[in-house]
Amino acid sequence: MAPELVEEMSRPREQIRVLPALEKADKGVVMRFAPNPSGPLHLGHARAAVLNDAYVQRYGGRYVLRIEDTDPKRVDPHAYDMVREDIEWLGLAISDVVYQSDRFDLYYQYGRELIERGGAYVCTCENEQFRAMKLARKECPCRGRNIEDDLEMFEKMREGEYSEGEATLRVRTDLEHPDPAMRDYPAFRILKSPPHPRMDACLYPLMNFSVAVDDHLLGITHVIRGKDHIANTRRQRYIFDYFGWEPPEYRHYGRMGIEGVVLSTSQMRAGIAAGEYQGWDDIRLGTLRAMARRGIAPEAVKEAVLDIGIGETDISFSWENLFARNKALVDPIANRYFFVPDPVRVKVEGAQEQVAHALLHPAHPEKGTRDLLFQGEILLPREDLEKGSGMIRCKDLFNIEISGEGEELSACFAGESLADARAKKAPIIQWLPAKSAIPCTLVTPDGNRAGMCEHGVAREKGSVVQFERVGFARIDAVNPEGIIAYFTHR
RNA sequence: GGUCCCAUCGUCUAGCGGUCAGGACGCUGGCCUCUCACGCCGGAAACCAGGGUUCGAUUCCCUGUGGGACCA
Repeated sequence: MAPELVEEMSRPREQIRVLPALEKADKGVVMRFAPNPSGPLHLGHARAAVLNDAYVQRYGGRYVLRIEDTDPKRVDPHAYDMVREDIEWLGLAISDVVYQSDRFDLYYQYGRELIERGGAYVCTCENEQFRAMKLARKECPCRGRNIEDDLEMFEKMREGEYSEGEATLRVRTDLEHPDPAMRDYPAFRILKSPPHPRMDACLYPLMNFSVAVDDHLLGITHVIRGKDHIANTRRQRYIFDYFGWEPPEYRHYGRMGIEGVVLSTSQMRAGIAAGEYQGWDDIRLGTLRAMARRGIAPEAVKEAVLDIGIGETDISFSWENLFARNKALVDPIANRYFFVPDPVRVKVEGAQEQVAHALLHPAHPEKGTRDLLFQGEILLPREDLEKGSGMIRCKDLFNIEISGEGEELSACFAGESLADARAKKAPIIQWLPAKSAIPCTLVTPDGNRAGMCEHGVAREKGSVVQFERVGFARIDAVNPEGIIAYFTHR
């Protein structure tokens, strides 16, 4: 048989997509993940983080985490820790960590050099005034100043002699550029407040400047980022050109949304402040910590992101895709338990006291059983009882015959035979011993479901279990009042 | 308003001039099963529109439409 045919046949059904090759990557790569510490990481960050990580793994090299905290307005002091935790959760193979707030002296130094090379000038025009000239493709008066004066003014900017907005260092680009957004964009600005949590400064580099300088200094060879940065890539090119540096290879993937979720950090923050969300890990949010709390495995996020890839198409990502990946990971290992939502207490007449031995996992008998003691009274889901009278198979126990309705409902023993239940097409449903069941709240994005569960669930704190016929859930807390479980997915 | 990207089943994705347009999720029919889970076997489901180029366009070009991004 032809070898490629053998390979074809032995290839697993569900393979992870192979990402397109990168240019000039044969000798290894240096890539980066560069988040703002403005909040915890969300799925949008995960895409950038995982994609870059995957390429570093593939080609070998270094993976730099660069904390981009050059804008004090967009720094949340708590975010440094959150970002670190989230990266740890994702399991990225970070090799270097750099804080931009440690590198301001470098930025000043290169800012001066850019002026010396004729690539930048200090502009003291009013914002409105400059904008008007820019749109008219006209030079502003500051553009013609000589280099010595610009250097001197830049120094004064650093020393705090200008007030906020009074002076800006602009990159000299091309006033004829068809895109006005490219014309003489700012590289440094004065900011007197808010204070930066990690340092003391009043002259701040803007993102395009610090990013270009750092990409070069850190030896970044390839950048995979969203296409919302295409304009920035073009702006940064001017800086590379002025310094005679070779820019990295860029790839810009499309915009990503997730159905029903806000991915904007500022909007999430506002929602939390307004009490709309419980916190950054509110399960209705698209943050990684929210996913972790619901019981989504980091590998599922990784796989989902790799499946999306680096396509330039704008997409609206569906939770279903992520859930499916997670289910494949979690189903083989999650222990099974009974959770009875909206329980109804039923006395079963005519049955012997006995113990039901239910497998913790149907595919792994060696994991053992949960032993449920039947003593006459059980709890059953209201929803299943409302379907009317008839035979019900209590899973792993025996059959019962339901008669009557509502408060008059009664049940009597109807044999042990599973075959009998099958023949009568009796539904097989979960149940609980009334005595040993404990309260359990299932938290879902649509609200809480009150119910009861097996006492054994108490030993599963922190792990994901499957509530049979209900779905997967992560056991979040085990309190004296009961168990809090977060619904993962069906 | 200016500039720039993008367009394949409901969703994600493969495709790089000639394919029965492939796969995954979801949906659905059946089998298996002491869960409505898992597994197995089937099914429905897509090339945004109109012009070119070409013997031949999902694929190349133009226009429109529809999404999106950046600057303001």
